[in-house]
Amino acid sequence: MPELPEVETVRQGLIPVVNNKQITRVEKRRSNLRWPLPLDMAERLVTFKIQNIARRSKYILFNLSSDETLLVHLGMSGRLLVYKNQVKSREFSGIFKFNTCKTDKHDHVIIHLDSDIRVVYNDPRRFGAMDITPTKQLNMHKWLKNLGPEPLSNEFSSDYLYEKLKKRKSSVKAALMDQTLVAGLGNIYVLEALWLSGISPLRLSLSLEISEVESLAASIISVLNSAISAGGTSLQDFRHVGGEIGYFQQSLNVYGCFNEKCRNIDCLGTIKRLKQSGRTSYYCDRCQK
DNA sequence: CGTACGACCTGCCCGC
DNA sequence: TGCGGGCAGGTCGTAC
Repeated sequence: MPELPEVETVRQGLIPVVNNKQITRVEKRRSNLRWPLPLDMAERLVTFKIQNIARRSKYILFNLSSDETLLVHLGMSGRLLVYKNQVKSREFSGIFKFNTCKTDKHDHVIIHLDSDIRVVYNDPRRFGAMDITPTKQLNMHKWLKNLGPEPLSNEFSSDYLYEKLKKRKSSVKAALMDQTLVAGLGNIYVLEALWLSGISPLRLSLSLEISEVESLAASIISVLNSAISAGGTSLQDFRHVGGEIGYFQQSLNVYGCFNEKCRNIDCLGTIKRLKQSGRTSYYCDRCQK
């Protein structure tokens, strides 16, 4: 579910609430998510401060005063929600709206901070994951070490993308879904970027002209920045840390738009749907070539 | 090595 | 109303 813009939205929401707070208690309400949680997770978190929250691809990285980093992945249905004790409902604390105090059966990990704040990891499908690693070794962590460049960094360019795509035998859709090629894209934003650049998801990577890859790289950057500005896409599960939805779903042009008229103003096509390597693709077969 | 596919899990929606 | 099937934003292990 959460792709780069949703994870970035969560990170930005967490920063003002939890930065520089001390972890006072950790509740593991089950021993595993997708994989086992660290056995000694509580001991490695309690008493330390959250110094900084970063993001790499779809991972949220809590940098701790112990010189360790807590890595959190939201999987398909994971949320990080912030609660404040003794707040009745919908009260504001500064700029931040806190959730009220109910516990859900899918609240799997609860991190208590000072100032009566709780960060709750909720994940019905449990495809998410957490781990802790020394911050110095963060980039060698198995979840991060093979990731491609961040699409919003200077490492990502049309030249980089062209060099990578021309070596691939798969469709351009499958290539962009590969996190080792570029990190953080998922089904929604790959399809949106392909629509914006007029490229069919069925095109073979190696058939793309440099001019098309220039358009594609620009579309990727543009759609991600727009989605972050809108606070992400909330189809079903995604929520900000205060429970608010994101608004980018209103800006989706092809994802989920099966049988709708193409939104390209010059196009009379209709959005088609098909499966590509197990995932649903949406595209206009008239203006995406 | 690159690529394709099933598995992991729950909830929801649809058709019968 | 209830049940079975199919679907969902991701990633990994396995098989070719």
